[in-house]
Amino acid sequence: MGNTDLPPDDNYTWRKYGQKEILGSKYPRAYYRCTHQKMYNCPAKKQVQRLDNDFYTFEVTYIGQHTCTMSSTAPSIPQPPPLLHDQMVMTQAMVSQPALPPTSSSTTSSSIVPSGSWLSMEFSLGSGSGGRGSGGAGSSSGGGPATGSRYGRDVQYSVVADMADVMFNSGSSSSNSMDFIFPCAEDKWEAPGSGDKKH
DNA sequence: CAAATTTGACCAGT
DNA sequence: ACTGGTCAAATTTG
Repeated sequence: MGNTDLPPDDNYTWRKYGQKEILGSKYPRAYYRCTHQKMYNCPAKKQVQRLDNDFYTFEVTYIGQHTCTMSSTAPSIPQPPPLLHDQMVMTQAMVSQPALPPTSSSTTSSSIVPSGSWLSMEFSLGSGSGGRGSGGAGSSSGGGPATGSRYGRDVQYSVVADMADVMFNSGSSSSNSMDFIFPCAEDKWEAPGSGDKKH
């Protein structure tokens, strides 16, 4: 079938630990967790759900951070357990092109690129404001939002810095790991001066 | 053989 | 009561 493979797994491997159908979505949602890191208490979790509107658009929701990024090896990391309400949730929408027909099999290969483009990503904090609707994928392309009943939330740009602060606030770590996770996100987060929004 | 994946059931929260 | 989420067991693949 299509390709259920995302470009680089972010840098970490994920082990699927469940799948459930979501009301309102035509496709089930897959729950992923760290493969080897769960053993270390890595709270990093990932959710993958394909939008019912765009079969090629994958909504990846990242919850928690990777604690295995550091030295790991030992779960003796100073990471308090209290983390059940104010977690960060970033959702990335990836769209792959439907191109990938049966045409031959290998050999063809012509695309080194991972047939996939990250359209937009939205991050939301537990106590912030939902973020959906950036001039990116939120508005579907060509099609109409149709069922867009969910997601319809406020469109407010929280403080990115805040997020980073919260993210690494309770720990030590530096504060650049985010770059590692979202290398090409800096630009997309804040619009270059222009209010998108609806007229 | 080990690891990863699958499906179902159970649990918790709303 | 329903939905959503997680865990557990069984199975499959490498």
